[in-house]
Amino acid sequence: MPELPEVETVRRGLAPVMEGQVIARAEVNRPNLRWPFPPDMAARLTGQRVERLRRRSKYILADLSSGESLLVHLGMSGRMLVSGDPLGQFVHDHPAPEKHDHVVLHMANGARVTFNDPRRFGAMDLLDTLTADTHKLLASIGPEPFGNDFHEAYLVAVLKDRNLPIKSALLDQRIVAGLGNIYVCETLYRARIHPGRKAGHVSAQEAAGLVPIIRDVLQEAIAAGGSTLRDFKQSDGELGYFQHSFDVYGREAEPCKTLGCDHQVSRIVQSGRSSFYCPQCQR
DNA sequence: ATGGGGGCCTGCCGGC
DNA sequence: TGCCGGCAGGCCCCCA
Repeated sequence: MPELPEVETVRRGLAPVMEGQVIARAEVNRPNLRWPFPPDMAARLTGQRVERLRRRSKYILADLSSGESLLVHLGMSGRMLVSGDPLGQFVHDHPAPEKHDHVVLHMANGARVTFNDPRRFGAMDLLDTLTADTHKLLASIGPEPFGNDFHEAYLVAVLKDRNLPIKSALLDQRIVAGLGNIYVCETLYRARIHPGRKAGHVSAQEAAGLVPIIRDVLQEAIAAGGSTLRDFKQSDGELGYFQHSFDVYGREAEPCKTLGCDHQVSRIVQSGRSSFYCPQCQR
């Protein structure tokens, strides 16, 4: 569920609590998430100052004073909870520990950052900051949608002659970073492209048009996350999900939102995942 | 090289 | 009320 906008929202929420702060203690409550934690993870986190929080695709990277970076992926159900902030930046106090609180970072400023992930599709690892891009999980990820390497000519070229559905192509992190099922559905709706169409049958004009649409869809979702961050100070401190209204995702059998269209949103399953689209507007 | 599918994992929800 | 099947899906990995 956490796609690029949700991960970016988490990063922005954590930054004021963590950046420039020392991890006084790392509480690691289990040996693994999706994969085993790196050796001595707690010890390698303890005493390190978080120099910077970054995002690459759906990963958060915390660059540490040691020269290592903590890599975090929220998986499907990963959440970050901020509590116990002594500076009064966030009003919520320590909540009771919850089931699936797998890792808790106790910051020297008194804040706690809790990683909670019921389904444990998430991941954490430590890597050398300078060679982060070569880490196995990052090495083959494609261009950032807001970066200079993601542009019309690139997307036209990379979709050309491909035989897989455009839905699958946009979900492929090697083609573009950060999109998941929700935002691919929303993107294709705006582009008026049927999710089942072969990528190679998307015209150059349509492929070029996908670039600004992808950016708009993600940017609007990040903006919605930003409004959540304002509420966050008065709420429960949970980062990772926020209310956002979608045009097609999750709206099977509801009316298409396109002005003048009287069709209903359809749902099909593509490689095990739901695609929502308007059969009238998207061809 | 490419495309497709399995499997991981738990919470939730509808049906009986 | 309780059980149970189905569903949610990011992403590695394996297979053809």
